[in-house]
Amino acid sequence: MSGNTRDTKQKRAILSAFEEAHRPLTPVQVQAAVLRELPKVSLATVYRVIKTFVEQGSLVPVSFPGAADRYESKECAARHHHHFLCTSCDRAFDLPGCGLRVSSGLPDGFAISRHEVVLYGSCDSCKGATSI
Amino acid sequence: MSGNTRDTKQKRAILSAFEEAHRPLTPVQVQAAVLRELPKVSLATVYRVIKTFVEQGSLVPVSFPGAADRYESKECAARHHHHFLCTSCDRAFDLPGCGLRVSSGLPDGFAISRHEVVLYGSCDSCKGATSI
DNA sequence: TTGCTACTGATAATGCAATATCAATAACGC
DNA sequence: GCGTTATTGATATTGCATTATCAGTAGCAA
Repeated sequence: MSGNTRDTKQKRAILSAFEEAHRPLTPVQVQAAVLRELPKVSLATVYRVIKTFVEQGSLVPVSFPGAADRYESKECAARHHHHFLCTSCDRAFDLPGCGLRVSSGLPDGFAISRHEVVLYGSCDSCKGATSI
Repeated sequence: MSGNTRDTKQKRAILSAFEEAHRPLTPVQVQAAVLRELPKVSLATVYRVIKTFVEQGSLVPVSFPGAADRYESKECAARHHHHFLCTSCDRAFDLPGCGLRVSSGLPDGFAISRHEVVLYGSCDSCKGATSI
């Protein structure tokens, strides 16, 4: 069979970008992070490598309303948590724990299988900055 | 000035589709709902009318992770609430109240301005149906 | 009823994220 | 080191939601 994969510096750099970030990244943000050490990484490569890692389970997709898909490492995704999205710098952050009390008022016949919580606001670095 | 607008059956039908639905609708869902009484409504018209109503404030946009934008009437949007998205029929429902206890564990320097909660599962009509 | 023009329907065009193509490059077993 | 071939970079292409175009239609004021 030809199920071979090779170890490249692009794959290593992309994966370590996620491991260092500890937060969900868009493909464009990954490219920006990797550009420091690999000034020529193509966005196509970033997409390809991310797709491969998602299929392998090393990365997990994370979607936000009205935003491009992001991805985070399986270590981050392993425990149930939610996200904070900074409306100023457009970075997403992991928040520990859940904080959702599910949920009075669910109509009869409705069954919940999962849930997403997104908090919006300004992050540490952006506090005080004008968000418009 | 030429700020005139005209009262058309398309606008009336589209607006009443939202008022009857009491839940967020995609443009395609609106078209499907209106097709009963106006078999020729164009999707372009649906988009145009929705855009106009959003600018007027009669409709409010609602985004879900990884899904096309939806809209709901300002009456629905007036009070803080969240949504349930049926993974079987892809319909969104309004849920009364909030149920979010904000939020132990927010890192220092982070300030919350708003939040979104989305519950996923199967709705009344779809319960028992295979969701795959 | 008539005339003006906002509105509509059909469809082409746009914007964007994501994927496919392909020649050139670089991993890695030998 | 060599050869095979997975991988890459650059770019074209797709897919989808949304918007623009434009000739024909229909509100609505006179």
